[in-house]
Amino acid sequence: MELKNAQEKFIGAWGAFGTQWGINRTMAQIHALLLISENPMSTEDIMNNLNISRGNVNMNVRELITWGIAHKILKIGERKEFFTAEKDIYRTAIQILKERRKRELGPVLELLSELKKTEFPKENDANFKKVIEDIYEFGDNTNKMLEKMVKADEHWFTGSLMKFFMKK
Amino acid sequence: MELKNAQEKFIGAWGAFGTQWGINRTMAQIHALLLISENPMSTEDIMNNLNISRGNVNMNVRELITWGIAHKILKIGERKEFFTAEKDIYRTAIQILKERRKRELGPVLELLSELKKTEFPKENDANFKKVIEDIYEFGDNTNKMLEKMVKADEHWFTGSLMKFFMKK
DNA sequence: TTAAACTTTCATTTATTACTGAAAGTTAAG
DNA sequence: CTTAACTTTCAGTAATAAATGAAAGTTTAA
Repeated sequence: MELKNAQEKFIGAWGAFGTQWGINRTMAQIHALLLISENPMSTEDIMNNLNISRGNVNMNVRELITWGIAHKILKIGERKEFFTAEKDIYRTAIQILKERRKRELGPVLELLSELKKTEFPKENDANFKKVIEDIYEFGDNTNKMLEKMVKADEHWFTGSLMKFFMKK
Repeated sequence: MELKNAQEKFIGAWGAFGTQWGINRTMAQIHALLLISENPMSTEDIMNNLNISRGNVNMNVRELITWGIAHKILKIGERKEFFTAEKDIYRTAIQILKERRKRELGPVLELLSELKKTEFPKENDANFKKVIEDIYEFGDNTNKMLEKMVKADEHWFTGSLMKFFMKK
């Protein structure tokens, strides 16, 4: 297998995996492409490489930047913008955790704490209350855990956490 | 807010959150409904409650069962099948981790180890190789970590892991 | 058996999400 | 300024994913 084949395989597979999570195929493919590219790429480079439209590249690159896993690079003497992916995989993972925590866990906890506050004086709501409280507690713990992870340094993951899991 | 409103709010929100992850709205709603229901529900109960078709209920309940977070209940003297959700939220979470590890992380590691093996004798592939190796290493660590989590007992999450995160 | 009670399947339809490409917007060099 | 080089937006279209419902399949009671 040539390098080019291997690269295409990686990009294709990354896109397919992305789909399985809530991430769109193209966004994942652009991410893969930027990861394995030696140099920052322009919108046109990406368009040509993945055979997709300008608008599509623009939207998805913007989204990758919002997620904090790709960056805009300005070269002196060039008007064009170039893009690059965060190459440190741990940072990338932490960044994704961070965003998902904010976007997904946050709203869930908000909803649950609102529902938790509600009183249902005359009704038999034992199970409902318990479910809400249990999920809230779990979410709250997860949230705290993620907060710690996100605040820790980049090599912490393989360091302390892995050691913790290796015990016994 | 009445109990019924609160319950509907919970079901609706759970469905919306599900969408954000790769889970379909209805599957998440059925899960929510089974979670807060005092008793096991039949296909018809679910159809009426969520206003969805028989086929839809059947497919999604089957999927929930495959994920190991809902169960089929047979009542003696009844031909109908009833369904219930795993009520222990920790077990539910562990179960989801377990499945995602198997379904998603597994294939990624397989691909990466295949790409890692490949040799590119005459080409400049330093970056590509490094990216693949880094992601593989990360995935492998994550995999091992999840394996430990999944094998641990159900109260471990709030126990040891939370204590670990509370240190310092 | 057979018939009623129930579950499953799947071709078709509907809803959702993603992509295109041209037009509008922006920036900077001449 | 004015124009060329570039970026962004977004209405329309295409692709994908999910839902319906009727028919086929299965089970059990009589």
